[in-house]
Amino acid sequence: MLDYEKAISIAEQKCLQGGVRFTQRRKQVLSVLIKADAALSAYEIAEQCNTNSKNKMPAMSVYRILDLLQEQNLIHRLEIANKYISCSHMTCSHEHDQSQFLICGGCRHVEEIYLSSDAVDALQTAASSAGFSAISPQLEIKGWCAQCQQSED
Amino acid sequence: MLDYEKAISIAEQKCLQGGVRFTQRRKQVLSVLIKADAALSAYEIAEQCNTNSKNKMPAMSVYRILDLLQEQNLIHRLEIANKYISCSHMTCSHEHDQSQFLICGGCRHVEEIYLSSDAVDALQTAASSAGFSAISPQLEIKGWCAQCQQSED
DNA sequence: TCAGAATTGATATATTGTATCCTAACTGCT
DNA sequence: AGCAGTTAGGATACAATATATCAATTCTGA
Repeated sequence: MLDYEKAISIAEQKCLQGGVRFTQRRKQVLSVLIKADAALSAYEIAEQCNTNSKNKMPAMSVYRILDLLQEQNLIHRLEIANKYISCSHMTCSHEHDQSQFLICGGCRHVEEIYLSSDAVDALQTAASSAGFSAISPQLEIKGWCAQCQQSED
Repeated sequence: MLDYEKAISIAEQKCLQGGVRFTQRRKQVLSVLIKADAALSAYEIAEQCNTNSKNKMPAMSVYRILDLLQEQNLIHRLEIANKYISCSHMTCSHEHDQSQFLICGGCRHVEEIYLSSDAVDALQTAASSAGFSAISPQLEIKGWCAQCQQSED
């Protein structure tokens, strides 16, 4: 899991750089995602916010805030899982335009991985020969984690 | 696009082999998908069915039928796009356990492609080093088709 | 301090998907 | 043919996910 304090401080900086405010509401949503250390749906996030605080967090606000956090590259949206996850590279210094996710079909656990450039190249080649001039750097791959694989046997 | 008659006849055989019936309802749903030659949502399929026929097709039935057609390997479910598409290899004789899809983020056009075994191997390797013992053979990749890429400029 | 922009609240509604229970249709058997 | 059991479909309700819209509030810079 990310160092919480560090992550929040970096998020604040990134928002500043991006010209948006790092409000309490936004901090609250991001906090939930960082502490969860897992992929959560928008409504799960809202629920979390509402158990930890008296201030009601409507789902509508969660969606708006998630959009914004995504624009600031602080979180990722997983389209296969319909969930959101804090960027595990948020506190790293290096750039990370490419994000690949393994999503377990059993427990829905999400792992953010690195792909070799060879693999990415192979995908790009296959895509361009099908007339796609660009593929999204974010790749979502469904599979089975070791644990779920075991219990399936 | 698939040869419609051939596809329907093969679908009938596959259902027979699978021990399920190829009813009018199921034929109707599959027909829409084959003729559309594109990825459609369950509700879009229901709508199509209802414009072409007097018999009302409820969304609930569409979902049930889509599940069944998928089990018989006649269609694919695209989780990123929340849509369904007829299997473009339905009328081929060869096996096709591996299906990869390029999904255009602009026009939502879907292209079913082949990945080199090298690329698949690279993905498997990356997955297993992250503790995933198996990844789904179906890979969904978001990108931009040549046309949408152009109009974005 | 004031105007304009950014943010949030509030409410309604669209879209997608599942649960459940009941009826209809088909199949295999006698 | 008639019956029992299974499969398929109808009907309804509802859960989960997501967007649209407009008003109120808060912040920022001149």
